[in-house]
Amino acid sequence: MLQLQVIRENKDAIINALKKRNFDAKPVLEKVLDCDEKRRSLQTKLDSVLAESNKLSKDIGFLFKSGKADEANVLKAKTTSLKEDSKKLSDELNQAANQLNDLLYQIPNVPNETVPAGSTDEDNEEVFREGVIPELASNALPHWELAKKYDIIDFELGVKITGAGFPVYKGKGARLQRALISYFLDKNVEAGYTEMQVPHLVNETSGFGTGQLPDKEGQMYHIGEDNLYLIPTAEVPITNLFRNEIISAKDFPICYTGYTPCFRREAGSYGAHVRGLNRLHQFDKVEIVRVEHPENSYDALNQMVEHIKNILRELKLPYRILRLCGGDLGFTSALTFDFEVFSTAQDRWLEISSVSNFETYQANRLKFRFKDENGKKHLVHTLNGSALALPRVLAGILENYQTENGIEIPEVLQPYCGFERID
RNA sequence: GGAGGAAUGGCAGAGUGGUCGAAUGCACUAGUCUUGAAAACUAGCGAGGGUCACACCUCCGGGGGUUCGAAUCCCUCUUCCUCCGCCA
Repeated sequence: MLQLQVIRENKDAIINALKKRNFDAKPVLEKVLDCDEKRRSLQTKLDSVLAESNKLSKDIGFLFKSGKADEANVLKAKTTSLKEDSKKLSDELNQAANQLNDLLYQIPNVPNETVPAGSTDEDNEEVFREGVIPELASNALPHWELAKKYDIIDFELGVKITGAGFPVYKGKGARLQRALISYFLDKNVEAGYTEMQVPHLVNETSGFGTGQLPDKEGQMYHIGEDNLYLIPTAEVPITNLFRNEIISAKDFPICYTGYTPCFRREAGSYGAHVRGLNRLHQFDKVEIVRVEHPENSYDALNQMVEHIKNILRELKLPYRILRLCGGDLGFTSALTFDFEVFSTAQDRWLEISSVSNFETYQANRLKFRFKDENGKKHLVHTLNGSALALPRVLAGILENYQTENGIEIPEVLQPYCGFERID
C-alpha cells in the first residue's frame, strides 16, 4: 500500500497519476487524510491520559512504600475516571486505525511515468519483438490436438481425478515439463539468482503481505479448516520471507528464484481462448524475485527483462514485449512488462511472463526495510517476474516446433529431456 | 495422538507485581592506539507512534483479563523443546 507520508505530501500528483488507471483517487485520498488526522489527534489525547495515569501510578507506589496509605488511596480514586477515558479513547483510536487501513488497501500503486494511459490490453504498448515466426504446414494443429496425438498431456484424466484445468502430463510430456523447470532454474542460478524451495501453502498474513488479500480473495484456493491458502504464485512465499525484516544496505541486491506449482481458481470465461494449456487451475512456474535499493530498482527491472529475453532467444521462440497500460496494470505494480510468445497454430500471442516493479508498495505492507549508511530506515523496492510460466511455453514449443515427423525439441532442452523429438 | 517444559533486544541470557524498554556477555558501528591487522580502551547500539526538535505514548510470542500499577499473576491461541505412540 501507499505510504501515508507520501500521500500527505503528494496528494495531487498521486490523484493525477492514478488517472492512468482510470481510478478516481480524489475521494478516497481525502478520506484517508481526514482519517489520518483523526487518528493522530486521538493518539495524542490518549497519550496524555496515559501519561497522567502512569504518573499517578508511580506516585501511588512511592506513597505505599513510605507508609502513606491514606494519601495513596486518595490518588487511587482519581485513576478511575482516567481509566474510563483511556478505554474509550483507545477504542476510538483502534476504529480510526482500522478504517484508515481499509482505505489504504483500496488504493492501487501509483503507475510509473512511462506507463501509457489506456483501459484494456489493446492499449498496451509493444516495445520489442524478436524471433522468427515459423511457417507451418496447412494441417498444423493447436497444442491440445498435438497433446492428444502424441499422448503427452491428458486433460480428461485430470477432469476425472480433480476437475477441469488440472491436466495430467504423461511420458515425454512429463519429462519435458521437468526439463523446462530444470532449464529455467539453471538459467536463473547462472544469472545470479539463489534457488529456493518454499511452502506451497501460506497463511493469511502472507496473503496480505504481497497484496493478494484482501482484494483477490476469490482467486486463491482456501483451506478453511486451517485457514491457509494455496499459492497463486511463488511471489507470495518468496517475498514474504522478508516480512518485518530490516536489512543492511550492503545486502542489496537480493535475487531469488524458485519453482512452485501455482493454483488459481480463476472463475472466468470458457471457450477457445482457455482451451488446453491456455488457462489452468494448477500450473508450474519458475519465478524470480529481487529486492533492490530504490535507486536501482528500474535498472534491476531492465536486467530481468534482458534475462528473460535471453531465455526466449535460446528457446528460439518468437516473442514480443508489452509495456502494460494503466488499465491493464496489476493493482500492486508500478510498471509491468508482459512477454508473449506467438503461437502459430493458434494464430495468437500467449502471455508467458510478467515482470514488475512494485517499488515500495509491497514493502510497505510487508514492513520490509533497509538501513542506510547513516542508520536511517527506508522501505526497499521489490520486483518479480516469471522466468518462466510453463504451460504456455510448452504450448508454444509444441505448436511452433511441430513437423511432419513429430515435435522437435529445442536444442537447449535436449540435454535435459534426453530425447530430440516427440513422435 | 498422549504427558511434561519453554517463549525476553541481532544472538545468548538475567529479571516473579512498582523507580524495567529491561542487567550482563557476545556480535555490530564509530573513535583512540598501531606501518596495517588483532588485542585493549572509550562511546554508541531494538521497533512503532508523536514533535520543528524535545517531551510523551506503545511494544518482553499473539489476543484477552486482574490491578492504582504487569515482562512478572490469570485465561486463551500459536510456536518450539523433551519423552511416549504412529509414520514418508
